[in-house]
Amino acid sequence: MNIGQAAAETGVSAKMIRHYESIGLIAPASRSESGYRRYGETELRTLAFLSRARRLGFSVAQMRELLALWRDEARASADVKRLAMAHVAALDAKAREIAEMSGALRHLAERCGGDDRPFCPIIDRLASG
Amino acid sequence: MNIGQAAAETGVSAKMIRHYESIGLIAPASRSESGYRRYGETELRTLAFLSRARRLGFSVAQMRELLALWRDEARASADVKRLAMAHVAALDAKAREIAEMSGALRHLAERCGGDDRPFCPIIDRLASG
DNA sequence: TATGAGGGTTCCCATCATGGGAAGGTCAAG
DNA sequence: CTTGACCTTCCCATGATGGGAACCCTCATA
Repeated sequence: MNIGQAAAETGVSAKMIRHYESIGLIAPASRSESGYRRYGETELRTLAFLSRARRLGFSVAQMRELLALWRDEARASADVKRLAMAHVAALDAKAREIAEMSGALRHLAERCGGDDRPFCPIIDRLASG
Repeated sequence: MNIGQAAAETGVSAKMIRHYESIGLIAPASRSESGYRRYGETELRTLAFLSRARRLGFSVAQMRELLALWRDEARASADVKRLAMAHVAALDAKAREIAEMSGALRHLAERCGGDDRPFCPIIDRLASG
């Protein structure tokens, strides 16, 4: 199977597959006589794994760890759980930070008339607060 | 006042001040005879404005709009409010997305023993779900 | 068989906000 | 006059992703 079909079946773009290969996240694909990358069942499974991990917000560095744990049949589930929970904590912190920004801004906007007059606490606060 | 002190007083790094100047977000600073950038009250106020907007998560493009509204004494507060609320909506969407990722991952992790055995639903789910 | 569409390949550039660092000029204090 | 802290410009890097050029390969169809 060529890279285009592998991309279609796994949800990882051809661009990203080449990228993942170039940074060593996945092993270099074997090549056809004409130089095309070839993908089989094993590679597809790896790409699908990465696609799902990415959708859960894992970074490339974390996906590298996950891949190692995935391939290690003797891994302790504790290792996986630790990695996952660390990621959960980071995601929660990010979400909280964004929610705080949103809340502060909404608070200001609620005090803004939203009419034709120029006074607005948002600008006011940014200008001198 | 030189760029270093302006940076210290406004919370915008010297690097970023130069950057904001280079992309036209702020006007080029006047220069001393030896070529040093000079900052006065007006410039400091603008930088502090930007520093606060940035802390609220506004993008450079949005800060450009905010700056225009700030400088326009005849602005309608409706314009400011619209911009702010659009940003609030974007922030909320982002926070929700991250919370969803976190929730899905936490759900998986809760079903993982976290012990020495290899089975873990996190890996399982990533591998075949 | 020629040709065109639609793959594939590598390589470079862009995003966004930010920082690191080098090479060299300037200033103030000892 | 030296030293150290500051300034200048310029280039490079991040992380994940995409755009696009220039070129090669393959297959179906006129």
